[in-house]
Amino acid sequence: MIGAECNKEFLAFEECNLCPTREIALFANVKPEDLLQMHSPIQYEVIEKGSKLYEFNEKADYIYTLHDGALKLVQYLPTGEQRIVRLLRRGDLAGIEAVTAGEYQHDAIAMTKVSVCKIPADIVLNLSQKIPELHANLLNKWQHALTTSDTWLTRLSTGPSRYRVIRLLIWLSENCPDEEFFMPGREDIGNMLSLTTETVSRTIAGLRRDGEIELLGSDRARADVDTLKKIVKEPA
Amino acid sequence: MIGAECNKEFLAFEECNLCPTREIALFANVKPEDLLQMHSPIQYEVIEKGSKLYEFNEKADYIYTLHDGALKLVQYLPTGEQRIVRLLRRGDLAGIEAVTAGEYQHDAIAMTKVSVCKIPADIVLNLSQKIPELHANLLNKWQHALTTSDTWLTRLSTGPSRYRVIRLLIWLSENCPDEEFFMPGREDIGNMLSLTTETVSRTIAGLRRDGEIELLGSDRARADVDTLKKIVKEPA
DNA sequence: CGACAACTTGACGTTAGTCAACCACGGTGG
DNA sequence: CCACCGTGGTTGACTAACGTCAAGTTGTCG
Repeated sequence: MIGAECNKEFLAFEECNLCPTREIALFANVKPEDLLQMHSPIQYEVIEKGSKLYEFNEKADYIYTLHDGALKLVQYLPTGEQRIVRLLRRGDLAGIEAVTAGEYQHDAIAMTKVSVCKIPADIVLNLSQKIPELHANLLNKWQHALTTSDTWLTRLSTGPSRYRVIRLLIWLSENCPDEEFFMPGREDIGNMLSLTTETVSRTIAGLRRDGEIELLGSDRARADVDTLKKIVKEPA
Repeated sequence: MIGAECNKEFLAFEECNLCPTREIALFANVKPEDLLQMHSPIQYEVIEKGSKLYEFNEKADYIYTLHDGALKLVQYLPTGEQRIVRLLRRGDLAGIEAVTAGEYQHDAIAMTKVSVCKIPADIVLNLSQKIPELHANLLNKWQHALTTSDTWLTRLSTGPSRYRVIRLLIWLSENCPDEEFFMPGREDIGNMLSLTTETVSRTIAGLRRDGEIELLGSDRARADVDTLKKIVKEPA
């Protein structure tokens, strides 16, 4: 949830100091006085479930920090299939490529109601050359995205369907309290694991029969992560 | 092939000016006078096929620019399988994570004889804060790695084996003249596409029967890329 | 020339994809 | 308030694709 201070359309930069997401986001560790170097407002936006934050090949002028909700980055094959290449959550950056590339590389689609801060890319690029902390943060975010990609390649794209689904559930439940976590629709899960919706549905039904997971509403699930990790032989 | 000027164990920094890989590597666009800011030698190394440049979890002190050859970045699953998450070639950086993380994230294994320049990571980090060109290059390399990861997720990890193999061949033949390109062993191909060696072998045999590709020696192949692209419906 | 590794091929089993029907839920409008 | 519809999820029967196990074959390098 987002603090009330941030809950307006425009923020003066000083208000970033109060942002509850700041500690984990792009401007973490950046000294308040350095934040003042920014002279244009940061825009705060709320995106409804299912709508696009930006599109593939669109001119990339903004970077977004995700405050709340879940966002998928989607790519399409010439054969028509789609693949979800990343899934972003609180504290993650969407559209980092705005700093280096001219166009966005994916469709960014909200999987839930999503709130973001919209930061002009040129500002980030300029400031990152002046503020070492920001420079480091940017590199860290980039590295983090790469690590996640590697994880998806090794853990979510190999092995039998049961393992893939379980590894996704483990990944989804990271940083979630109460063993309870967001679970996307079957089709989206399929597009992350390259499985069909039917296979995903059957696999989840199987896990449910075996008592490994519990469904809560259409969007959420609960599971004992350590048990799941044992199944796929991860160290707890 | 590497120019004779670089063919010694240590290089003074001034000699980087003469490096034939410089234009496409980390120090592209960096002004010669800025290169002089570096005061410790860059080490030039040659790695034999099959040996490791660095290991997973090893302390990450150096970044490597690849001059020649092919290098695979490998990750392992707790179940024992391995997955090749990236394949580096001339101009690519190995071990960029040295700038941000403490340890290397993969095993880096030479698939051919490989030559690299070994650059202390702290130097790169420091200079990247002083030299805007280097800063930009670093971000670009990082972005490039991410884009490649995305490609691998969408193009090399989905669809039937025939499509995956063809998409890999297309990717391998990029930037190669004469429609002739490096083709890794069947097992390595399998570990990039998450297929078994047998399936890869059968698929390649099939492509050969259909006249789509031609094998040259154990390591190389030739193919008409446009024909391949048509099969997987890529725009030429 | 021999030994070993990499590659190939075949027969067979298993898994996931396909096609199709059906169910459950939430929202809409009569 | 309830009938209706649409979407997303489930289930079943069948099929195609890939994995597995087990021989062979080729190639390479000392």
